[in-house]
Amino acid sequence: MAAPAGKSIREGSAQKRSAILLAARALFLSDGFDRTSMDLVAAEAGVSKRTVYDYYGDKRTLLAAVVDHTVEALSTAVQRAIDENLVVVPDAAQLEHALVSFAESITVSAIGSSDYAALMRLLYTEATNLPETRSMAWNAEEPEDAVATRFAAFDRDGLLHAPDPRLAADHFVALTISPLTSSLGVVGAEVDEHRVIVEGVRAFLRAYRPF
Amino acid sequence: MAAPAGKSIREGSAQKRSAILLAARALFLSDGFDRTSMDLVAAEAGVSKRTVYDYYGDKRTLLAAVVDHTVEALSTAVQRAIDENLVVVPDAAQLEHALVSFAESITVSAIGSSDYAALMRLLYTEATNLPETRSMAWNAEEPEDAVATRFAAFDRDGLLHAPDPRLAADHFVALTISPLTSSLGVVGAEVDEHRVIVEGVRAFLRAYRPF
DNA sequence: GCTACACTACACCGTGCAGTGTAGTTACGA
DNA sequence: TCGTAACTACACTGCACGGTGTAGTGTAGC
Repeated sequence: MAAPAGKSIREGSAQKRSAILLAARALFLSDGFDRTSMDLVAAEAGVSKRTVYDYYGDKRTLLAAVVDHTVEALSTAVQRAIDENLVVVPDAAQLEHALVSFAESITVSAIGSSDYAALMRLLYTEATNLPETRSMAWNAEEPEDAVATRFAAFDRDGLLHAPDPRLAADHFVALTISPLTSSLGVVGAEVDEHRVIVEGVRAFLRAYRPF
Repeated sequence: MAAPAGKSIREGSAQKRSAILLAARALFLSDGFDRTSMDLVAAEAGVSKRTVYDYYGDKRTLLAAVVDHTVEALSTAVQRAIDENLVVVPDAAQLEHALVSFAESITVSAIGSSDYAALMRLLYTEATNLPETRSMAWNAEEPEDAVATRFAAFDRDGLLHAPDPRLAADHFVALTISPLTSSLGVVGAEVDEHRVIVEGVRAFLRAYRPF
């Protein structure tokens, strides 16, 4: 499509790899692993089924690749949301607003259409289909640790009373993000995302405000 | 086995129905819907496959029955936990202990071996396999409403400051029960359930304690 | 033009599984 | 003792799907 301007070596290869991964991701997350056929993945990726098998050896390996990719995307999205919303902390008065922006940034951009929840389901349900190392290695630890690190800084600055930053991060996620990711995906849920986040942040601040 | 002492009419029938339901429940929750074969359900229930199909028409109907049964069991267990731990509220000093007992009662007895989490996964993942009415009708609303009703009473008694009892109930569940149900099921998770609940209750009380 | 390579199209195999049909066995009530 | 209903054992169908093998096509470098 676009003029390569560089070496065209292996470019088509990378494109196809990505197309397959994206198609598999969308299908696995929406329909589930078992109900997604490799024929459909190939068709959705605009690629022959044989190519799918040439790139990724079998279905389980493809799943592992999808999981890795999604976890990584989530992790970087969370980190960016932290950088954009929580690094410059003006004063206690604006902490609530900053936290709301942070939570909303994650729920809308990173998680998008409740990908996070779908991924969780996928991981727990399909845990037996993944090489053991992978299913325990990640466990969403990284994003929460990043939040915890930030909260530790808030504690030092007197904006938060969080002697156990990791626990505070867990509670923050539980109050703001988890309710959204778990309720979505069900028909007719129709929750007010903004209200959930605002009320979650307020409850969090009542519990973790210093003094 | 035991002497009937009454009419033996239809007893075998009810026994078999139950055996099938239990076997299906265990298998669906542990292995997932798609990966559970009807032959295995029949074998596990000690019943011929034909009988399974005579009792429940097809696999989806069996799933619906399992969901109904589990939701109902959960609902009654929550109600009983409320009755046993939260009806007699001595004073504010013992509220923390009462709430901890309540949360632990749910996580250990009702939810048992993280059945709740597995059910959730099952519901979200297999939502397309259920008649639409069922997947929206329940949505764990009933148990949370029961908790909300109790919290409203606490608010009237001055034990809690919960102007929106339902929101408080959501936050309570998010802080104490949800973390456990979602982290379990993964290998090597090994969380300290008691600590999670105690810390969750404390954070909740910091956020909802009056004055 | 030739070779090498990436890819497609397509046929194909084996298997597991939902669901059915049925003959035979057991138990029980009249 | 007979009839009936519940249940089992088992064979069987149809199908979807994971995975493979291969012949053929387009493309790029030499």
